[in-house]
Amino acid sequence: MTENHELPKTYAPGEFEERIYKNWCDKGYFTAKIDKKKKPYTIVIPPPNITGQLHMGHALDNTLQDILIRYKRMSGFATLWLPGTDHASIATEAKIVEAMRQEGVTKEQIGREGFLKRAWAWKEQYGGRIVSQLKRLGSSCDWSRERFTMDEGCSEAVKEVFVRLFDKGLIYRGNRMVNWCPTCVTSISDAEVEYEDKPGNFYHLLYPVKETGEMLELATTRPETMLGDTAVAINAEDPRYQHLHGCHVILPLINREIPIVCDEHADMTKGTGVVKITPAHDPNDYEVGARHDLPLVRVFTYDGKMTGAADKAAADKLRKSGTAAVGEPEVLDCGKYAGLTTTEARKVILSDLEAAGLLKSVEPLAHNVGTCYRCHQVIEPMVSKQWFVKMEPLAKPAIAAVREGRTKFVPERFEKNYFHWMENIRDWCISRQLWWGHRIPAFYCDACDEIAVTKEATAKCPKCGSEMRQDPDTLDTWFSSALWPFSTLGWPRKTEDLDFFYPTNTLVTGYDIITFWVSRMIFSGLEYTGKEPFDTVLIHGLVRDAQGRKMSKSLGNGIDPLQIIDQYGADALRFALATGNSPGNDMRFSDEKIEAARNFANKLWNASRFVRMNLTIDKIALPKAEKLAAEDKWILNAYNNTIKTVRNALDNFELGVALSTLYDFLWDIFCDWYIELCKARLADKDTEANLIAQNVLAYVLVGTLKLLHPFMPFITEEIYGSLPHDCESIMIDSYPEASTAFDFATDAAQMERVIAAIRAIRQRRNEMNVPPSRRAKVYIATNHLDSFGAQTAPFFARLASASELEVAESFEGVISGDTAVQIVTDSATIFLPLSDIIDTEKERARLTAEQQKLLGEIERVEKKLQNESFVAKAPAAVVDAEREKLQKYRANLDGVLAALAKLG
RNA sequence: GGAAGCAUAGCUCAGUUGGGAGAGCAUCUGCCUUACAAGCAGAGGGUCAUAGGUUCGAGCCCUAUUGUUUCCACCA
Repeated sequence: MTENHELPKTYAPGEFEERIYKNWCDKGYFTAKIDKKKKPYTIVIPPPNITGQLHMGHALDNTLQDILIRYKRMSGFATLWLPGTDHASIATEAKIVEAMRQEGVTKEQIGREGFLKRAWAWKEQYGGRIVSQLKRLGSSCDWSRERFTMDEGCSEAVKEVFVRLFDKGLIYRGNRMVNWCPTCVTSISDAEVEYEDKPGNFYHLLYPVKETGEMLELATTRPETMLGDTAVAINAEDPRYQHLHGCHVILPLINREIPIVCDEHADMTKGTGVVKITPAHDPNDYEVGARHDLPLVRVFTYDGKMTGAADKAAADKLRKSGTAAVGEPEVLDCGKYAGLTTTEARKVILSDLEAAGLLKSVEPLAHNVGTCYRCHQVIEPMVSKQWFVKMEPLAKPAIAAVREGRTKFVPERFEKNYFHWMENIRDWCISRQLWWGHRIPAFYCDACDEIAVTKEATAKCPKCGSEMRQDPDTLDTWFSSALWPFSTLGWPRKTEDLDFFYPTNTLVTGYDIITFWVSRMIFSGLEYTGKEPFDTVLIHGLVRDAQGRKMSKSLGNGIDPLQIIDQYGADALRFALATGNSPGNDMRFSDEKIEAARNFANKLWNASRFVRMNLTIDKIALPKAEKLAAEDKWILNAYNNTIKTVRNALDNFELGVALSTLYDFLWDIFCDWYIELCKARLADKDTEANLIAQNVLAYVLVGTLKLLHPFMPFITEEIYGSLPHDCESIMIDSYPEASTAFDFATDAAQMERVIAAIRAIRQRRNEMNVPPSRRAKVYIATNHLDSFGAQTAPFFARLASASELEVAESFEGVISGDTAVQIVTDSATIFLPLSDIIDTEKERARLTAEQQKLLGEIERVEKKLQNESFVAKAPAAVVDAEREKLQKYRANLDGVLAALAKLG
């Protein structure tokens, strides 16, 4: 045991949090140790982006993880909480490009190498920021094992996976319709598209039919794509257009002749039933194009402008280049429109159409458009050559893993999300036209068109031996995140860590990235390691502001967790985040909540100071049961129940329930009752009773600190160090376990009677506005004489303003109704001789009200008991309980009636 | 279009095997009772969204409805 230190008078978390965290690190408590005698318990952190600053979402996520890992660590598991950061390719690249733009530099100017140099410098500068912020929260991560998605090991895993999937035929390259962000100048996956309602227009255009000369009316929201139209579609069943089957229209402005095709995509009920087909710029049209073998005509550049002569020339060259040309769209030289942005082009094209009398009408139409999840600009569907992962074979076992319960979601309802996504999965576009990320390990031979996929840094063509050119693109960020639970433990190498700590146990994350991340880890773990990467996915909600709005930069309503820590302490922040909310539900963060949390910490602080200042012992030794007072047995019994409830809640991931149980126990039971009940013994120095009280107080307090430690690590450590303790740190002490030795139900019941009597007296005195300073004699008539022995007199003196206590089975003939107030509890009748300050009318009214209440209760219970089916079908214990209630109510009623009679 | 969550005290929310509803804050009353006014002792305040159903018994299970939020898909 180390020397106990004093506690300062006020709770000031800023004084000790940093010192304590440093000590934990120095002692190596966070460092995971492989110990075959223990069961492993592993959590991998959802790696925050290196660009990120700690926000409330991180604070919540990491608080929950820290609670779990500390609980398991104290419960004897070999725990590993593995931290790290994510390179976040698109987000980071966007930030760097933006910073460069302010300097007036472009990516092209500094080149790939120059750019990557900057990016790594950025990583060095900001990657550590979020880590130091996580430390302030108290996160007990094993920093010696910290990883980064682009470090050597993770990169090795990425290459390994790419090669394996390619060899298995599960990765392929091809021209497909993808979501293209012209601002980020890259493809993005379906999951990265966010749909937003935006106002727009429905433009009704007229296309002349070549064969009949009539004008065919059709409607579009995107007139600028018309230059890329390669057909118009009608429904074969549509009676309006039977005569047009096999005809053609002349595409206005550029006078291209395109066919009228019949396709189910044309919906007779929408608009005029005619739809223009732009296979290169619309996912549905792409499908139609494939069905009718229509040419693909691209009219947009990859940075969102209309194509021109140079674009056409480049494409023509590519289209003649053998295998690489498969599926490659034609490119149109848009002539006078070339070089305009798509928005500008829309205006010009519309006015040209209008001038030609081909714009029939415009109607406003709100529609949902896809936007980029990073830059929130409108995404452009484009046909482009990309790498894809074939998902169906990977999804199947991942669905089964959850279906068969090998991986569980908490709460379970999120499994539906998961299944829905997995069962409707589409191939995953994994290539990104970015520089910051894992470069695709594919190589092309310019001489003979051969493709090679290898983990090596360079490649020679296996066919012709020429030097090959590596694919310039990088992989989707989530491709490396998907491997996180095992790449961080050393996979594909067979390491001791991987062997011992994998599969991991609990994955804690928000519901917003179940599809992005969780589902991909599950199929990846199964495919590459043959195991589910974790057994439980604990899902939490979003932290919203006090008005329930999402915290966002644009709204400026974000609350900075670091500022909260500075002001209230990390423990208060953790408490506020962990309490009063159930898994998967969003929560609001407000001043009231954080203040309540801080007040609780303060309460604990002061209670501990009180215990500390009354302690003369330097080692806690719990006295034998026969030495314990009734109140000691009562608190130990309650403490024991608390342990059971808390452990059970933690085991079921009900962290909020566990914490509020501790809150109630500490504040309402330990502070408001037990400490008060101990004060008499504590005042009586140098007695055996005093020593017993000290020991029980300290025992229960230290045990409660341990129970609370996973939630509030700093304050519990600080107080622990000031009290007699067994370990050099509370975080390596063991988590309390319930014991049958503390089952003192009978004694606890006795104490409850005393407490009920004290409460009743206080209530009456309060109602009558009698100040505590005015003391009064207390007479208790009861047949539970054991409960109200002489040792309880100080309780009534201190807590019920009693000047004196007299207990007997009856005071019949001793006290009369006109000299005393009569209070009836379940186990006693209490008289307070306060007739001189009592308003008789008020008292009569109160007793009458109570009489009514009891009559109502009696009627209810009698009715229930007269119900034959209740008596017959309800469990005997329930029926008995009702009978007992009835008896109790009747006895209470007798007492009330007697009191009324005495009032006269 | 498909799916899910939420609806409980004035406010924010708990309430997990169905057995007469709780907390924090706010309100009101009285207290500097020697750890704590970031506190103590009390009080008031709820047809548990609506309508049915199952059950001896429903905040909890089932059905429908209303309001609200979110996710997925689609929207020429």
